[in-house]
Amino acid sequence: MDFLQELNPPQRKAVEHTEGPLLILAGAGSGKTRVLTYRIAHLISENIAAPWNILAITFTNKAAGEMRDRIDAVVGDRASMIWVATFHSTCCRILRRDIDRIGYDRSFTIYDTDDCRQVIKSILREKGLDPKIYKERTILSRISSAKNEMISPEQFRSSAVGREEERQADFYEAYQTKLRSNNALDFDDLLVLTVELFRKAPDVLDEYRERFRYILVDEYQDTNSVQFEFIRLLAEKYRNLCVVGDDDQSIYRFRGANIRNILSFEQVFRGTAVIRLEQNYRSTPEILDAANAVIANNTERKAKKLWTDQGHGKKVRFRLFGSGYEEAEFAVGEIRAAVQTDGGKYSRFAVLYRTNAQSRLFEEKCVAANVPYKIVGGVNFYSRKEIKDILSYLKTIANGSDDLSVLRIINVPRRGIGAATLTHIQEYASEKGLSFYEALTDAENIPGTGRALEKIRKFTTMISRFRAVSADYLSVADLIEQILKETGYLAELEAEQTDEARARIENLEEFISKAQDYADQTEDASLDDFLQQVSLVADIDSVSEDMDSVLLMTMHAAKGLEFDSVYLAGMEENTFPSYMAAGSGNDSEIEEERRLCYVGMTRARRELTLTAASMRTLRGEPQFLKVSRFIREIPPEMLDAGGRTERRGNPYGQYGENGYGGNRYGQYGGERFREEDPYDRRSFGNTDRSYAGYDDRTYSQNGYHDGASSGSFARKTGAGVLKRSAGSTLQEFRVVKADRLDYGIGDQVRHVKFGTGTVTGIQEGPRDFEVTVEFDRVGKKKMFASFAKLKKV
DNA sequence: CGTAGTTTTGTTTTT
DNA sequence: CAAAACTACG
Repeated sequence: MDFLQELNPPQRKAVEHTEGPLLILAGAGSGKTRVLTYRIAHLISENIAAPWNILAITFTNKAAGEMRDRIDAVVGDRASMIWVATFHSTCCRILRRDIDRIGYDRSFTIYDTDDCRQVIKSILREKGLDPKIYKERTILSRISSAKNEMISPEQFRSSAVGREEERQADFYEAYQTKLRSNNALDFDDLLVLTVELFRKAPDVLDEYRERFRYILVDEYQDTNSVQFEFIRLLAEKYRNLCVVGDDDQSIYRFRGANIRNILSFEQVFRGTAVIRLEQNYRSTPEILDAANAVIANNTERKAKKLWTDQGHGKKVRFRLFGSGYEEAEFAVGEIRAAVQTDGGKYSRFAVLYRTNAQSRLFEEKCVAANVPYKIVGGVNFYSRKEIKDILSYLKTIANGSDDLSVLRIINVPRRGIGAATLTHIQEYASEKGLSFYEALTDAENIPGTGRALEKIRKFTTMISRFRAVSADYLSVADLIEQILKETGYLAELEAEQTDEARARIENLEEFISKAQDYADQTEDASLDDFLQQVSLVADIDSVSEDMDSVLLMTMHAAKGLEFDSVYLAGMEENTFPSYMAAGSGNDSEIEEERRLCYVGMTRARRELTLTAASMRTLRGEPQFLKVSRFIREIPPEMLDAGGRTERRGNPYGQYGENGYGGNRYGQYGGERFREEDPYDRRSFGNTDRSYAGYDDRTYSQNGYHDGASSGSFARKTGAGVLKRSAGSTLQEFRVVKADRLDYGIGDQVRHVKFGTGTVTGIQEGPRDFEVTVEFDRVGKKKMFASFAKLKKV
């Protein structure tokens, strides 16, 4: 084949080795996408495999689309028959067809992180636990890591040791039960349940094994254990599995990526051929050398030697600024000047940073300088409030068991259905084992919903009308429009007349047009399918080549992309490596940050500029930062540090005795603060919040691991801690106070949810009796008597 | 029951 | 400096 001529020997070998397991270790910029596409093209054009026998897993939908286009260019429109998708959308498609085999309904909903947080919150509320102590984020991340390791709630329970883990097991169980009763799946479930389906329904598995005889996995270093199991199950029979990865670019371990998947690949798939791609076609030797110098500091890696035969280019630059503001001004200013003088495109440039929060300054500067830009990431389009509201309507229409969505919209726009009514309905629902929506349709039987009844009626009739029309003839776009109109959602926004409301309306219009696009591009478009697509898109997916703007994004989001000129911003300790990693004292966390740095640097083709700020405003307070250790890991002779010298005896000393050339780096360094009285900063110590310990002596003597900086983000607990609300707001609305209670201290009582317990205290409040009960199952709880409806036993 | 105004608290990274 | 949570009032 012609295209084989375009490959170097190992690349060519990788393309032609079609039978049996193959592990390709592909360094950054070594042409792995080219290898993957040519490999698929080869399979098809040599009639080794039919297009529908090929499954290619990519990391993002965007990568999938690009790969399809490139294959298309080589083999023509047969490419459309190839299944190219992400792990998540692949699993979703499989589950849509057969999830009923493991007891779920095929019209399941997918919950995003936000939805999952709500679920945890409601569990905390039900268990009467203080959300201040039990953080949703931590609970969720534990659940997620369990799922990534395919540990079921039962397994988790049986291996739980100690109170803490027992409690975590409670959360996991309750969470999973709740998702299931809402007929909802979280992101991890998509993988976990597919594996479960494959295990429990061998016929289904076999069908897919027969279908996908040739499997390819890109970005293999970022797969986790469930993903590996999924692939293993599918590939076991024909063993034509080709994975491509680079251990140096593994940056998703925080989300369960398991590096052992690379290291043990050869054991699991015996007879694996290993091919290394070490020639880099992307970057200049200057960029490559600097990146290699940084990554060489990692100990956990397979040694490799990336090389290039490209001609020399410019040195990698480092610039230090007094503030993030100046840093942004510099980068944006340079980009603008370059485009104006050389007439290039803005899309040649990218600004990469560690956290999304850093985008703001660059955005401001771009606006000010009239530089077109696009921010990737941050708040996903589909997680904006107005979009989520409408999505919740759609989800309610598609899946009546999704309580979360119903709860979100039942009073949006305001229908005068209040918290008290909702609590009644929820109690009724859980008593009768109904979904929330089912309970709504049964509202006349629920005590205490008197005035709200009519409003609830109106709501349910509206939803069932939507259901009827959506089942009938209405496209998703039309359905959205009808929802906006009939609910009065649009009218409410229009009445607001604020910029914010106008922006929301614009977003909704964009949403409609996205729904329209979807209908145009999809053959058998349906509401279910639309919702699934929408919940699995990443922001990067919407970035296209043809827009001429500077891209602003995190280094994570930049994975797999390349640009002529890259600015890596925020090269400071505690920014990058992040405060979390730097403060953990954990080498492997630092190594992950270093790999991220390597990924960032190797995105650049011709020019790479590293920038840092010595001061940044974090959560409204100034923080003084040292230059990142990653800068130090680049030998000085490889760096263009700006040339100009700074005045000696820098009063801030952060760079001083590090051998760092506080005097060499940065033309702006410290400028901004020289006018201020350095002692001013002491006053920060007097505020209630503690302040990133600024103490130049400590810094310069102890280097990076000093206690002052690692403890610096801890907040002083002030008087606020003492304020604790007695119960949730829901309960406080209750005004009906019983005149006497038919139980007293020491009595055994029963509660609908908490079971039986002993009354340990009763306190008469202005509105109601506050009863303290020691429950057998859930421990001590305080509650209002009229609300709790305790029964003496 | 709804809302405006006040206080508290939070930071990685993402499918 | 925001967003979220809480409080107080109409």
